[in-house]
Amino acid sequence: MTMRNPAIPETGPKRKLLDAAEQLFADKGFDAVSVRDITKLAGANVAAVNYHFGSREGLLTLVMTRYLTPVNQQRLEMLDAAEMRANGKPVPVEELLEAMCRPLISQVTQSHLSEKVYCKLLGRVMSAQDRDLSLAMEEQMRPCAHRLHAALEKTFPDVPREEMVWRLHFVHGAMVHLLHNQAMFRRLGKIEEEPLEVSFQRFLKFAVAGMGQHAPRVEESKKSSPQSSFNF
Amino acid sequence: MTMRNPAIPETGPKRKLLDAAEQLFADKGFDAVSVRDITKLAGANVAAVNYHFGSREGLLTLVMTRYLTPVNQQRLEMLDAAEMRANGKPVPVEELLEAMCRPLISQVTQSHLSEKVYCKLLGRVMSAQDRDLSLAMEEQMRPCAHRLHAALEKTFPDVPREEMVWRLHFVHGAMVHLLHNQAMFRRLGKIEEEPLEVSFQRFLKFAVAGMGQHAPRVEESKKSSPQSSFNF
DNA sequence: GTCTATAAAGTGATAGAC
DNA sequence: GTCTATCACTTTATAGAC
Repeated sequence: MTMRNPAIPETGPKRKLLDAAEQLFADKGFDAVSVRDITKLAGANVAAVNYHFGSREGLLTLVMTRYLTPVNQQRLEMLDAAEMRANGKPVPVEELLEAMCRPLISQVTQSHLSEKVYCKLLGRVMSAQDRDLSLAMEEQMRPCAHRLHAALEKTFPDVPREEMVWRLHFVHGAMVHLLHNQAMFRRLGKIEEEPLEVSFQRFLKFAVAGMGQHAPRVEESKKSSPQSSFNF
Repeated sequence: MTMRNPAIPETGPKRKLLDAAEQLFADKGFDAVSVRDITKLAGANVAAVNYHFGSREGLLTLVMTRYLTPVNQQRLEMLDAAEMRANGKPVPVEELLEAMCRPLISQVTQSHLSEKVYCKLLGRVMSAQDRDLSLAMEEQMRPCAHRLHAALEKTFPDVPREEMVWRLHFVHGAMVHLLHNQAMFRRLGKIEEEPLEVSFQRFLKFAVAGMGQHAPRVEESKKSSPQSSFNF
């Protein structure tokens, strides 16, 4: 499924450095971690990062693209599959949103990072903005974005394009937030931990509702808990 | 409305330093800006920050609380007003969401920052997480969060509490995203600039739909553009 | 490949002149 | 209040020993 990256060995000191870097970047942010922090945690000497990755920037690039590249790849695959299934008809929003967001979490099992570290790291990658690297990131995301925008136009032919793009933007923000602000959120809301997949399902429902701003479909409204009981 | 902060003069070198700091923090992030960057942009000497703010950390604290304190204050005021209007009955979601999110943008006119800088700065403040400062921030937000959660329980008595807290979390993420990821978003979606208030209204509709996951209310569904035309 | 040693520049903070 | 000069420390990167 996800291609092995030949630049990343399964074991050895280079891998230890990468793991240490990912953990620290996830925890403190890309700007707040020095090469020495990384080599110290990895139990290597200060020169190791430059030897294995060329420079701090090289390591940073690798960390940022390591997960993001497969994410965008899987997004395109899922879009392909969804459009195939739709067979010329509009693709349901659920499937579009799933294609956009599922890839962000689906790698967590294959990665060696703990779920928490993985989520925080990917959240940081997704919201990193004003470094040069994020321009490259943006280029990588562009095909996905265009595909999604086009598909949305078919699914919501009566809603102006820019409105749907805005809604997708909000969905993206909610997803990023799901990825990396869980700790504070859980403290403020006194919320128990739950499997990521459960939270993700909550997110998808939220996103579908926000995108469509429509009544729940029939099967949904028959379900046990009526989602809303207020009226104006 | 917003109280003048006596620690922040309307003019003078201290003010110039603060303005420079805010601009740089907004642009590059809190960790990527040095004291020397700030003093250079402000046209002051390197010692100025320590003289006026005690330390880099002191300046950072001031920048982070300068806008956030009034935000939380206004949130509580708006919640008070909404509950007063509701007069014991559940407060409509729209009003709860407005009370939560409007304060984040309402200061932009009073501030001397450009709208763009203001939004980026506040977005950074809201998503700063793993510094000690954010723990203080969290304490400041706690009363607002609890009031909101309680109000939501009344408005959505049939939805489990944790579900509503999650949805609120997603709304928060979308709002933060609206604040500080506009540039990339606009490039990816080829979206024209529009007044912040217009985007905010889009956001509110999105958030209401996501929170309630219900059919639009009668006045809404009569409007010109049927929000959705897909069916399964 | 891995290390030590060190270069060259940048960091926050402060003492003391004006 | 504002400045220069400087301290003590950390930063990334590299040369060269092993």
